[in-house]
Amino acid sequence: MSGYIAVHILDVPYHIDRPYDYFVPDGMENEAVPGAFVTVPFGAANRRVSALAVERRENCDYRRVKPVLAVNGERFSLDRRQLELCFYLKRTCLCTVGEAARTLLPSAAFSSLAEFYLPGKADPSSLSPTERAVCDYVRREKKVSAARVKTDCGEEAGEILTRLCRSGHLLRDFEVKENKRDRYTVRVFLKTDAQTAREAAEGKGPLALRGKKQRALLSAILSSDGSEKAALLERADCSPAQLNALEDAGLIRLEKTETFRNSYAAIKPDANKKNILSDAQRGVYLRLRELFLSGEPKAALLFGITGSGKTRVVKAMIDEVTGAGRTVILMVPEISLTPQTVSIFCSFYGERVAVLHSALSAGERYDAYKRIRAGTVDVVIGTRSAVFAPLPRLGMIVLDEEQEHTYKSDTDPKYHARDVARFRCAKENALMLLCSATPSVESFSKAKSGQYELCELKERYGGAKLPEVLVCDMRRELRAGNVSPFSRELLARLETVRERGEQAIILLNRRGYNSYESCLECGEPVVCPRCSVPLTRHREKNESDGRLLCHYCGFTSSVLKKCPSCGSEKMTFEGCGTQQAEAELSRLLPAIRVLRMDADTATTKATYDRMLTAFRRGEYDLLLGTQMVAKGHDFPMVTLVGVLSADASLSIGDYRANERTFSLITQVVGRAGRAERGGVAVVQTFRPDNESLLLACRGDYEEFYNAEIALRRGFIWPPCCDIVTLSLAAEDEDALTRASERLSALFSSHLQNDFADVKATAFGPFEAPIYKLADRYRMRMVVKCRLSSRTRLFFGTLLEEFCEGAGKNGVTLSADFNPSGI
DNA sequence: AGCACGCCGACT
DNA sequence: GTCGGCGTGCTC
Repeated sequence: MSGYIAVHILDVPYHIDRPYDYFVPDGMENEAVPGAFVTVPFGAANRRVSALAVERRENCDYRRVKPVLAVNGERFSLDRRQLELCFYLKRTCLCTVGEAARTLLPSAAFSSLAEFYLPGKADPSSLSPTERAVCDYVRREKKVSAARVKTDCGEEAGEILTRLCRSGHLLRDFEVKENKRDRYTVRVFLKTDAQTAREAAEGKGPLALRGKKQRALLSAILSSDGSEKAALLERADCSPAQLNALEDAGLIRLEKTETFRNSYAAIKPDANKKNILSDAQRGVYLRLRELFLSGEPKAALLFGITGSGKTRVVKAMIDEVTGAGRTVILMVPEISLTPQTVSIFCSFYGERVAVLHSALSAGERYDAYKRIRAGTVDVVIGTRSAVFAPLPRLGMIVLDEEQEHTYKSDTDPKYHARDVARFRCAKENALMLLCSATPSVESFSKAKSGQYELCELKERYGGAKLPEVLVCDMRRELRAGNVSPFSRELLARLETVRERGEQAIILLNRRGYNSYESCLECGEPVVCPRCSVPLTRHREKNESDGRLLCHYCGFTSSVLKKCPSCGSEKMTFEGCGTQQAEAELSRLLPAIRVLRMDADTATTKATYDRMLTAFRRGEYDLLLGTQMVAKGHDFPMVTLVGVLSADASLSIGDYRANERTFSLITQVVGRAGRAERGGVAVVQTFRPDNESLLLACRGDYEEFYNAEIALRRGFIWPPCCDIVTLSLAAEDEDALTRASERLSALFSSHLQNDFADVKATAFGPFEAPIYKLADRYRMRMVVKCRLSSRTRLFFGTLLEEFCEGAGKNGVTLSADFNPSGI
């Protein structure tokens, strides 16, 4: 019995994203089912497009109904729960079903696959001569791509291959073609001994090179074995062809950098490690266990100060859940910043863990996805998108450092991992566990009101002490004539730490040398020509002037000698970044060994790991860097923590500024308390009376929360309301202005007519804080309201109508519910 | 978004 | 008389 199926077309704008019914031809009933990806004819020209089948239909009134053309069966499909998740994302993020589907699946599922054939087991004696020929060909080749069979055996081989696969003479399989966007870092190593290579570079010996460029290239490799291919070629001004020539000559070998997954697979499970809980930890564990065993959807907030042993409780819970035959997703804000958490769990669970990480190649990600779905994995560790891991029998989702803004996606669909986790847990009767030493105000208020079970760990584990915190008024330093970024207090203590052979960490949340270059005559800063932001000056130790760099789009230029707006030659540099702090230190305390860690020096996970290891081994006295120095590493020798300009993050004009500052300061100050001998933190600020700063220094979260929630109530900010931003962007400034007027008009007309019941306060449209970004101008509206199905419908309708009425003027509109920065 | 249909100007 | 400009409207 034939029927119909409703599909959502992938890659369509929001207002086209609705179900379209198609006829299911005979023989396709078993494949064209909800969750399958299909190819259908669409539009007047019947162009073939991909679509996601979503629902069976018994009959169809539409007269011009078209047939499903094909089902993309071999590769991937969504199960019922994943389909539900897609519609959940469409409802709550106003994305299309297609965008949601692409988020749930590894990108490789959509990128082209290479089809290939392997010999099968069936006996070939009964085959026709043409079939026999193709079959024997594959047997000879062992593994051969579909494209090659066709060139070698003729176009008609396609049908024969299909027949041979059905009869079991051949096996068909697919391999992910590595996406061109995914780059491997290839490293170049010497293959011979240094002596032979040196001779070859000089044109002597058995492997003597004749090419001048090749010889220069080999010398470059000699002086830096194992360097990165692209950098090497640029340094030696050579082409890949010349490198290949060296490889062919057997002088060097190329090595793809060790993948992330492999580096964790190397960690073996350690059954001997005992997870012994203190009384407090055990109490919390027992309560969480009870929640899990209830068999109902539950949510809990594990609020425990730094060093209270949250990880042990989480570990005990993972054992509990996996022991009950259920599975766990453990989310971390950013894998590279939490190597310790990741390796702890990898060492406990070994092969039963899958780590999902942004540095995985398309193929690795696809493999991990298949492993997870096949049920061979109990625990998935990963960042934001791991919340979609297709684990069967999901029992718990943990969000470590739940307040981190990386859990909110800033590209469509703009979901929050916490919301998705709550949805999945509700569907699967699982436990959502949020962990933090400094919870978000939103989550803590939910815990206080009983929506989340609040579990507290108040003691530091193992008797470690909180560091003593000194707040240093930098205005007084200025008055005393100290213009360096370091207070006298901090300098003196650094000196002492070095003399005692201890270590220090300094946080400066700004990379580069100077924050900006500006003109002394007219005061204008030098801004990026593609973005409306000042350019940051970067200057490494060996450079004299350095360069200007845009931190938003990557634009770079040399330092300007002349003001672009008034022509004056009196240019000056302002604002201190990590590079300048490093330079100042080597001037003020030449004996101190400084390791600088920021986005410019820790470019890969490998360099990042190498730096932390070197610091832990005591090769440096001081770790200086951006917020990456603040995250959960244990350094027993660190007795001093310094924060230069603790107030920098207070003035970012976001209602979450206090919360972020509190969290960052608390984290970095906590780094000093791990040592047995106790520690000191020096917090430098120009605003020594700022309350959240002082509370962070005292480590008093409850007091901070009380003050902050009062502020949010007073000004009506989340959690007392929800924030929606409607962002418009366009290359053409005039088109953008017209579009923002149209949006504003649409908005108010709806609120006065069909959505008169919706209560919303709108601000704008006005220019976005970064008005121009990568050559696109941006405007936006900020709306305060209460999110509900009704308000979501209102914004959905608005988006739909705006898309429909928009011409081809290149203006885009996107809605963001509770964005991470406003 | 993409594509077709459709109704007006400058060409073989 | 026809080729082609991009305005308008639809997509099962």
